[in-house]
Amino acid sequence: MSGIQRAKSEETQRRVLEAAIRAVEAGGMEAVQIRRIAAEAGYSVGSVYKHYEDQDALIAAVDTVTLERIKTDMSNAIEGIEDPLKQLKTLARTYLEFARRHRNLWVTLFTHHLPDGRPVPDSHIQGTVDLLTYVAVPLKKLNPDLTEDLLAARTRTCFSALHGLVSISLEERFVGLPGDEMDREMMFLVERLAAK
Amino acid sequence: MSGIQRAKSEETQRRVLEAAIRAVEAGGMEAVQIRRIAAEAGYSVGSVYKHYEDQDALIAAVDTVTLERIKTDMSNAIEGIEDPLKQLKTLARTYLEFARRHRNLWVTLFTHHLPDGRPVPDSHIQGTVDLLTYVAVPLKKLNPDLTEDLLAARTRTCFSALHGLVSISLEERFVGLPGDEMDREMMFLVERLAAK
DNA sequence: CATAAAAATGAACAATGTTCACTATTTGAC
DNA sequence: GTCAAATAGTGAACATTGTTCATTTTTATG
Repeated sequence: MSGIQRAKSEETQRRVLEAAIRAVEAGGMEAVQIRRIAAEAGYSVGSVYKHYEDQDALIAAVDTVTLERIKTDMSNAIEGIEDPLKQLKTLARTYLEFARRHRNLWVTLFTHHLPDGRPVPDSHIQGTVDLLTYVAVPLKKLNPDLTEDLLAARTRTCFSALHGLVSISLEERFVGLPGDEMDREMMFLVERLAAK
Repeated sequence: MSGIQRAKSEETQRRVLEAAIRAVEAGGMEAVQIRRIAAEAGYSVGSVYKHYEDQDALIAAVDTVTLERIKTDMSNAIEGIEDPLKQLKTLARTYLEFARRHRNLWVTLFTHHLPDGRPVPDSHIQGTVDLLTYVAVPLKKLNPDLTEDLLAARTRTCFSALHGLVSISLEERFVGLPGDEMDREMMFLVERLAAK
């Protein structure tokens, strides 16, 4: 079937999204300005709207990619590690590392909110479920007798706590901790929460 | 000295800030639109700029009030409680309660970021220090032999973990937990982190 | 009362998201 | 191969919003 049109459409969508990602990386979500993005991608303003309903939808697409990248990093990080506690610690370090290296992407992921009444994209729901699963697996090994519901809750708690540590460590309002103390506290958290 | 001028100036500043707070409560920080605020407060656009450098400064002023309110709630909550563990649990519940009751204020506090290069207001630094102190005091009682530095780090960790639980519980992307499970997990977190 | 200082106003400007009538290109049927 | 329909792409025009500033109104002071 239709070859050229489909290819063109996909390339446009891809290049617009890539431009948006670069914009967020460079200047946060405020830098995702339609004219800028269009010019950067090599198209006109209207073409952006052909592929993304509006600015929020475009940023949401960036967030989807961000979630994928976090998942990739986590997956790679625990590859070859057997000990479940080491897995959890590695996941924690990887999560912090990502937030530090890609601060603007990470902040945008958690501070961009769709207008009221707009549904959260499926890709985001799925992305967070996958994230939690990375934590659930080693946690299950450490606590084999947790019920399914309790494991789900505990998984969320562990991830949330880690997320909070990372969040606050990036907040300028809170006086920063030295890097090595940060690692020590993260490991403290994981050990306390993962223990039987 | 100048009576009427000073009084007028202060009242204007107060009414503008109150209008901004109401706007955030009703519609989040996107609702802080200068024309709206000015009209709501009963002044012209220019008068808003007489008292607040720009939109970001006005929102930052709202955040200062939010921090004060959180501190007030926390202070009231632990009044009369002796047991340090109970104090920590009460603080946790109070923090979650505030975030739920004043969701838009709370979200704005943690998602509004000043443009690069703008210094964080002193009131915010002080506010977060005070918040942490509420946690530090009972934590010190439970772990009397922690060094000052370690206590500071652990305090941050406890607060951050709690903050993460609250954050994620408000994120639509993450499937929600029933209210009672939420409380159980929060208590679990506090017990694990506060224990010797 | 007269002059200076401060408070308040709102028109004007700039930046930005969004729409839509229009052009160019591609597709598919004959 | 031609042509009509469908799709991709364009950019001017509009609406909204943050911000500035010359001007007016009110207050303080000698």
